[in-house]
Amino acid sequence: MTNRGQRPLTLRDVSAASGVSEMTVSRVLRKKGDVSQATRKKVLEAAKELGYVPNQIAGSLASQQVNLVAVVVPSLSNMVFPEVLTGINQILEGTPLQPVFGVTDYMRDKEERVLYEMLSWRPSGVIVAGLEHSDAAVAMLYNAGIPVVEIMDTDGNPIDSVVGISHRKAGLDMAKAIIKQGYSRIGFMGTSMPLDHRARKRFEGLTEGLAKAGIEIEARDFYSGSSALAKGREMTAAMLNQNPDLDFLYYSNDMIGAGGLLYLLDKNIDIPGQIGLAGFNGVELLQGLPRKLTTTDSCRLEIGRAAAKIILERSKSDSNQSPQNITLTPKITYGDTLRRNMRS
Amino acid sequence: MTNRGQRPLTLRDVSAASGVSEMTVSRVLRKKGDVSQATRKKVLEAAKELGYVPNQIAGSLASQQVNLVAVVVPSLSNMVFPEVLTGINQILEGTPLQPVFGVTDYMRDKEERVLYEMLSWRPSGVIVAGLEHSDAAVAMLYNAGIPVVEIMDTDGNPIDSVVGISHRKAGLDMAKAIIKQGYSRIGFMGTSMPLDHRARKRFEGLTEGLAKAGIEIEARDFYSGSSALAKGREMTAAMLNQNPDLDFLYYSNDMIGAGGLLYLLDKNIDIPGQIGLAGFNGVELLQGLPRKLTTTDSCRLEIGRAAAKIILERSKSDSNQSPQNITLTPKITYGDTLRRNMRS
DNA sequence: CTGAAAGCGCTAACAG
DNA sequence: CTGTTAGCGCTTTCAG
Repeated sequence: MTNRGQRPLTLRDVSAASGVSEMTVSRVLRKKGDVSQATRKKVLEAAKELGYVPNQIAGSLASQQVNLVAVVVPSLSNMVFPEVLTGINQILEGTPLQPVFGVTDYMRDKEERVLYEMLSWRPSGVIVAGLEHSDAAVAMLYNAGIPVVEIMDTDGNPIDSVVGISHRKAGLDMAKAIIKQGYSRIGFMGTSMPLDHRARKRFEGLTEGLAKAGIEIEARDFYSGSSALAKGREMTAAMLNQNPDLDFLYYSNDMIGAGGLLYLLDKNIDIPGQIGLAGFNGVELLQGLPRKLTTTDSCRLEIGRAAAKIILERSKSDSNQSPQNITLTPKITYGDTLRRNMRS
Repeated sequence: MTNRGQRPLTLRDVSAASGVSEMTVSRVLRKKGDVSQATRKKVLEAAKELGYVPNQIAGSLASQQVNLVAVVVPSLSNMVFPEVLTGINQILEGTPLQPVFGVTDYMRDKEERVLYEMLSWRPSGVIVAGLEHSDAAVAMLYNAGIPVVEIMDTDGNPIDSVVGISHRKAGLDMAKAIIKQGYSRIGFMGTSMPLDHRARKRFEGLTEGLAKAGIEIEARDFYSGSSALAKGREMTAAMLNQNPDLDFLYYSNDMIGAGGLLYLLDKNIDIPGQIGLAGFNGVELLQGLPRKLTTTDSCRLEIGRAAAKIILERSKSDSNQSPQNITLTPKITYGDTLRRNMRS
């Protein structure tokens, strides 16, 4: 701990301080190859004494191996992606691989830029949210020659591997549940379409499922901006104002669903008798609302874990695993906001 | 877009394809130095045609410049750090600098490991949450010879620059507000102490502030795990059960505060008449609760932005800015859960 | 078990 | 405006 931050230390410094060749120092520090107990000790002591931190830039260039995994997600400000990242971290913890995050703000061109940036570090793998990318981005990912896992969504054509759920089916399943309970005048509230493909697919699934029973969605509203409780309140108030006869509200995320729930409780509206509600994601944070919101678990943690496992497996030199296609099955978590008496 | 992902392309390939020297290709791609319009065009076309992505590993090694900023935070699973990261992103967006995140799970030794990993990439700067680090971590940061910004908290000795708020003062201020409104039987609920220094400092500030008025905290309870509404409910129920005479509850974050609020509303307890409540953070997400929770804004976005600005400024070659010490002043956001009639 | 030589892909520094 | 030369700090490979 002697070096006061001028020129960063190099292997050569450790070599000089320990009287051992650079090569052997390198072997000790990477725990690679056999080194006698005695020299190992000398090296370790010298390195610690000096406060040497290896230069991975140089190491990676020499070894043509970069222990980084690029993780590209649209946002960090809602509850969903942080949990995915947590899953990825859990798996990569203790392995040589290290995740590096990039954020796209749900913008295609920004995604392209971020991917370009990330790929220029020659990571060992890429985990990217969604199946919709610019042509250039798809080409880059193909050409990178590294494992690519697209996550969250399985409704589409993956570049390589994919881990997620079918949002279309999630919408469809919710439609079935709604119909089964005898609701028929449905309103939908969600994020602005062009931004969020997965919300769009759920909406399409819902529409399709209801159509099978001859039901059409009566009202819909979309917002942009952050998903706060207040947003759910406002939107619900507005929608019910215009469509007083609605008997079910499907929200594209739990946060606005919770806002709606609180609003309806304020208004003393009978839930789930007069109006039923459902959200999406299964956000643990919201356990503890006055009523438990019916929702669909989006398997975020598990998706992160599975994606990281694929990259990890494929990054092993001896592995020639083929692309994986993992479709998780989200289950509806029945809360107190959907009638249950008529369930089989 | 012809290369089907075997050997990654190099400058040499672009050079060959365009008939321009590697050096000039490099200049074009980096927009550095003057290149004629004609050759620039040739190079750009060749690069695009091939789908070349530069190798930053090699570039950084050669130029001894790494455009990465290491950002080390304890957690991504609550609302606070994602917002800090958003602020950092906002500032770094469009600059050559790119943030790279690491997560420590509030563990000192993990923080040390993560910092070591990060520093081994020779980033242009480090942003790290908190002022409490292992000795080894502090030494590493000193020796790295790069700008270091410790964020969130200003109660302590910074290594280099610091941006944050005084959590001790936040606790003190809340104590004053509480006293002013005539509350006197105070309960505190928060995260387990050893893990979260900032929550601890708020607690200490509160204790100190109350002590000045001769008031002692009557009840306290700490939890570990994620901050969900349900946790706030449970803890509040338990605390009130044991201490029915409490008239004010201070929570170490808004989430459990909101849980407590919902619980008390369920119980038809008069807020803020019989019991007052306050949380901490100023989480926007929770706008829309039946009552607006009194809280202290922790200036997360602004902290992220300011920290990134410091790194950015210092990374400029011509800048020899000295360490900054930025203490933001958090204001109490008075909601509906603290009596206000007696405010001056 | 240890060392010497060569070079990873790029860019600084210099020449033209 | 363009090209040449010499490394960046490490690891691979091959000899001892």
